[in-house]
Amino acid sequence: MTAAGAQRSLSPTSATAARGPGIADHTTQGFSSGRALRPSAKILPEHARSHNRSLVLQTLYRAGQQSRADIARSTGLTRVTISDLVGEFISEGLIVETGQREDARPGKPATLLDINRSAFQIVGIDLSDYAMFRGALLDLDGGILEHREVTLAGSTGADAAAKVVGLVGELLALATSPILGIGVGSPGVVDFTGTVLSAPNLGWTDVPLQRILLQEFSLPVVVGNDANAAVLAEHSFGGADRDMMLVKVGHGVGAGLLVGGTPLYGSRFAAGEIGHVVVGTDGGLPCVCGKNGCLETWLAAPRLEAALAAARANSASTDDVLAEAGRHLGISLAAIVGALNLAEIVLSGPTHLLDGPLAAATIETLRNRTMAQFHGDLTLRMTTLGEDIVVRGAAVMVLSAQLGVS
Amino acid sequence: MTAAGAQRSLSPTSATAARGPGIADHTTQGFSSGRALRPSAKILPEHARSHNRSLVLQTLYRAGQQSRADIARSTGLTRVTISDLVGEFISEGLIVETGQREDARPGKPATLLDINRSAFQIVGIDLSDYAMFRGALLDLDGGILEHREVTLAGSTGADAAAKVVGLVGELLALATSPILGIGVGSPGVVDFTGTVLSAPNLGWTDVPLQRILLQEFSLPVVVGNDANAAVLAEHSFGGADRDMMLVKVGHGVGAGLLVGGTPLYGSRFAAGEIGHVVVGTDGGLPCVCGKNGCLETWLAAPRLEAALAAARANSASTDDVLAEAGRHLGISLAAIVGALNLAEIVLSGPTHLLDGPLAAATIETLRNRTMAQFHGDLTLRMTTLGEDIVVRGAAVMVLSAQLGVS
DNA sequence: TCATTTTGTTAGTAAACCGTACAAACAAAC
DNA sequence: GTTTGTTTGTACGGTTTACTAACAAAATGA
Repeated sequence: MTAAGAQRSLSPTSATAARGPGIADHTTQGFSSGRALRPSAKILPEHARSHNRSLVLQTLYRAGQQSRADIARSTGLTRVTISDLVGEFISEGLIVETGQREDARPGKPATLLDINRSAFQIVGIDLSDYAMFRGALLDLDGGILEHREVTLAGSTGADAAAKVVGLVGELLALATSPILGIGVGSPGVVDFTGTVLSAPNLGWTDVPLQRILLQEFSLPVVVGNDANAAVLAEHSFGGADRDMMLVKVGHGVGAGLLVGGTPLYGSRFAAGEIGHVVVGTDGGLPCVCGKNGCLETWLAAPRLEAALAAARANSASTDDVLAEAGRHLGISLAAIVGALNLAEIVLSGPTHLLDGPLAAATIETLRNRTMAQFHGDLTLRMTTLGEDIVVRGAAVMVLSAQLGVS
Repeated sequence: MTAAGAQRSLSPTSATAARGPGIADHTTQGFSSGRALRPSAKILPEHARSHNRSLVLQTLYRAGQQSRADIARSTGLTRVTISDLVGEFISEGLIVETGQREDARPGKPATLLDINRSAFQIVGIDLSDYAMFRGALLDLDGGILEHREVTLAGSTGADAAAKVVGLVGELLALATSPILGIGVGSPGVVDFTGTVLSAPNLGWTDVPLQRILLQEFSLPVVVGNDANAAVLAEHSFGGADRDMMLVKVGHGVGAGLLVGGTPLYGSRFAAGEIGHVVVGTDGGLPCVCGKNGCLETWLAAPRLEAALAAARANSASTDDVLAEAGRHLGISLAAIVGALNLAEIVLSGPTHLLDGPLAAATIETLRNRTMAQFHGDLTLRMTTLGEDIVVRGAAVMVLSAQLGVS
């Protein structure tokens, strides 16, 4: 495992690794981790340092090429402090000087800095497709360098977990830089420790996937819900707002909620599980869960395809089928949009199903059922990230956990 | 204004007032303020200090009588640091030594500390009733010392704002300790600056109530939404969880959402405005907003009373009317409960309407329409705080903003 | 009486950031 | 060509913060 070796070799030369949550330290929880700090925890000066480290990285990550003085201005920290922090990062290899600024200005020319975007690579895994596991090797920008996948072929339980380990290993072998971490977006309910509490399609109950991967590869691992990963990807790469909802349609229906830039987990880590909430008061088809008229019976891809096939067989309008599905999605979302005062909804899933009459009916239903003035510019659109959304979201989870960047 | 004078006289003798966000400083935003810290902000060591100050207060506020060593153990800070922080608070008058611990243990007997719960008083105002403004003078425990109210008599606009100022002035005159701050729970949409963007019943649009009161009284002021205030009160005094929803039924219907112990504001500060979301797909009565079948048409107190009167006139079952209203509340909440994975819902409003067939129908509908296993112990109950809920919540807003305590 | 435990304080240390000052490098004005 | 002013990045010293180590005070229990 050359990647892991290269990773570990960084630690001794790292200025911060010895004194706290440095980038190579995956046992402690960084201050700026995507997961919320417990309010009952003390804060020491070194936590402030860790936060400000992330702040510098975040600034460079977002705005790109900047000088130390630029960073000082935009963060509010002094040039002295920024120089100190940047010096640390340079010695760690995470920031590089990229030459001098060209434009003609008075004063000493600025030395431009940038995150060394090839310093590390990330492995992102998507377990949400019911027929295969997708994986990718990504750079720090979230760009995909390599794709790999493995067919599930009906595997469940330990077999499925073994296939995850195999896929991760395959991708690690392709790495040409040290690995920042491994991110996994899993269907079902996933807790803070990266244990999959429940994933019916995979036959998983209380599978400690994060711990399994950590023991196998000795690299930082983050395991989260697939829809939460997707919403993070949309936020980081899709230009989405800090408050939004992503509805993910596939074999089932799930959602990820972003509130103030951080995912919402819920009291039992089951936030976003809207697939089995009953829609409306006009009955509906029976669902695998035992109820009638769940959102999944209207919207899940297999159910929609079947309804479309039936319509075609009867020479009925397929657009009407899609619009009816969209209308029921709108009915379900209306209460959520109202309660959370959402301004942006993103759909992820098969474009030929979602992007058209379905989306149009959804937004119309939402406008008719909520107070327009509170949601004046309520938008609903397809994701621009296509099938890579979860894999890239898994990479965002790693970036957030290891560098505090998103 | 003796209260304001007493308040200001504290500042010069305060050890911290001169060096940062002390308790008497209402111009700066405390680190532990109830409102979320922008992630793009730097953190300095003094912010850590401010956070740890709040941590000490929070510990004492919750657990009561404790020694310095007790606080050190429960916060993780050292006894030295706790002694230092406590020393500051004692010199500010906010913490007092209350004698020695009595129980027989080896070692030097502990000196017990407690928050000086009579050191400050709080003014809480509730603008949510459409016929009157309620106000109260409270101690630091949220206990009510004095009640005052003023009838609205149809006042709107500037008249209504003047009545708020008058009510606050009346309560300040009753104060026997320095005033920690003034909290106001207003109906409608309220932004971060305490400006009421929209409150139709009061005829308010963009009324900077927080600024008006600050200029009038020169005391810390927090203005927030009434349902958000209520949910904070339920969290602090009603024993509610850190993740919950409070549905407030009165002249209209609103909700406050608590996520991880902090209120949810939404993209346009209109989170919780569920009164005008259309329920179900079985039509419904026309609403003042122009739509049909809004939640308010089923649940608002005047509408419910009218429906009950009609049922009594027809010798029909009033329980059926209440159950039908509860069923529609359940339909609305189902999607929200599923999306947010809520475990606790609290109702606030007229007990004779809500507590009975209505609540029973709501919880039954919720159980039938959501995935039970995600919400195994989903509870729905009435608030225990009665009509004082908003006034006490307004006090919590002040405690949170000024002391970081909740 | 003496060892042990617990509390709270004193003294010294390390980390983190700030303000001031300064040299280097450049543009623009004279 | 020189001077002036601007901007950048660094060096130094100082303040704030919380920590460790050590200790006196005050109790219990053998």
